[in-house]
Amino acid sequence: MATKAHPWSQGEREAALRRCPLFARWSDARIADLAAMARAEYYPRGTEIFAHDPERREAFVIASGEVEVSRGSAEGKKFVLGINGAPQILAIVRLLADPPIRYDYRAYEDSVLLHLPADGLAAILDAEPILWRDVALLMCTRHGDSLRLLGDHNLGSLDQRMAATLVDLARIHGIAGGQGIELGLRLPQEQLGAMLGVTRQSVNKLLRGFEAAGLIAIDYNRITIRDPAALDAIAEGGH
Amino acid sequence: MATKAHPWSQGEREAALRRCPLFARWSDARIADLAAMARAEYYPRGTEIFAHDPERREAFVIASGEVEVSRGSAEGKKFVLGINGAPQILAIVRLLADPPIRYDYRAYEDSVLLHLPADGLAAILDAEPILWRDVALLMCTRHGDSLRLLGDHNLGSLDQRMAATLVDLARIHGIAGGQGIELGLRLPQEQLGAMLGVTRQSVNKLLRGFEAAGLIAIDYNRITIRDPAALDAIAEGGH
DNA sequence: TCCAGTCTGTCATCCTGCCGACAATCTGCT
DNA sequence: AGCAGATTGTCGGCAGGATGACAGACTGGA
Repeated sequence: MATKAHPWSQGEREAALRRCPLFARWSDARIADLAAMARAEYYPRGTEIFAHDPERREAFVIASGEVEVSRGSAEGKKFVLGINGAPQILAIVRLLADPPIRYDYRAYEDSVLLHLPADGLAAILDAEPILWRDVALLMCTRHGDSLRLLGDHNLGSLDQRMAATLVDLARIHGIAGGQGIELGLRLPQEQLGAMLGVTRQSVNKLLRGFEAAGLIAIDYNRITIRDPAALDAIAEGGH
Repeated sequence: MATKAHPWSQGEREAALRRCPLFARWSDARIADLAAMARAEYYPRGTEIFAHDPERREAFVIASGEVEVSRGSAEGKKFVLGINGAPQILAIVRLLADPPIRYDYRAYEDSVLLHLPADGLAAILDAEPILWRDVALLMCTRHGDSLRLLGDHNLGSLDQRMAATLVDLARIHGIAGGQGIELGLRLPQEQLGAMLGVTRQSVNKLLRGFEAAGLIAIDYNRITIRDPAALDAIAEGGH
């Protein structure tokens, strides 16, 4: 029982929801309705948020922290779809997709989430249907991302995929610093491997190569992007 | 200039649109509006419908035929996302996703398509916003499909992916027959390879194995599924 | 019926990334 | 400071799939 309710007032919940782009055009009244039914919960690093469980009819907004979306296999392998931070909303597709999806959600860092019950969310959307438009747009963008990823994995070499993944991570989690773009995440090579679909050994060798070429700097767990343009070039073009 | 306008009346265009599930709950008036702005076009087998071209602001409904969605790489490799038949609507994500997607559409068999201009479609949806809800649902289902595929490609062995792909194809293109489920498609091993991300040689060996095990029957281009349950078992569980 | 184009079957070789293993290093906590 | 746990560095052997090549079989249209 590691997870526990987080004591947030209605106002704090409203503020957290306000930050989420999906609700950017919602009226204050709608936000208040949603905040009233939202449940804030704290998850320490490593805790499972929810696994493939069609009964759990909830989406959630990340108020703070980082959430890993992944899928496991019977053989014990794991594929990591991505690591998402505030103020993303996740698990919508779980609610709406016809054959329910089989991904698991886990707190990658200590996180506070706002759980949104599916029926309540749907009621608000149905009451002001133009808001469905933004849901459709969000899903299209997410879908586009996964299609790009799918293509990259089938067409590109490991070099290219790794470069692309680093660029992606920099875009989402990057913090500009004097030495380059610092990834604001601990990122074990095993984790990177799970995102690329390869073992940590392969990641290690490749990462060393990138470091030797001056593209990145490695400090134990942490990576700093030194030459984003060169990484982009690798991700796109040749080897 | 292989493609040419297809001479269809307003009524014929309406009938074709009616078959598409996305429009199932549209009023006759809305369908008529959409049909009025739709352009029917004929594409012989092999013709490109459109490549990655952000200027082309159109979605399309497949009235008849088969359309291949694929992405090419600089090195000349090709990844085939899927082969879709009537009455699917395609290329919506092209219109709505923020960084436009890079997939190409090609007529896999002789096809008649109804092209729908993006702005006209958006105007109808905005006029009756609850219709956006169905767009959101469709995108979620498609997104769920691509997430499943992405996981399968990263976690499963080639055996499993091939079995899963055959089952998928059977679900979409299958015709029940005395001998099993016949795939109503010519399906060169090269094509199957492009869907799995492997070479035709690898497909050949594996396909022979499946045939020897009595799971499928091969007749040149055509495949018949003899034992769907066993294929499912391979796709899910172990080898 | 014939032919050009497409598709299949099969090989030997190469190469990339996997697997198992083990030592060294780093971190957070006590 | 010291320890347990997590992470990295690195190796040799192995396997699955890529590559290039070539002959044979099938198909649809002239």
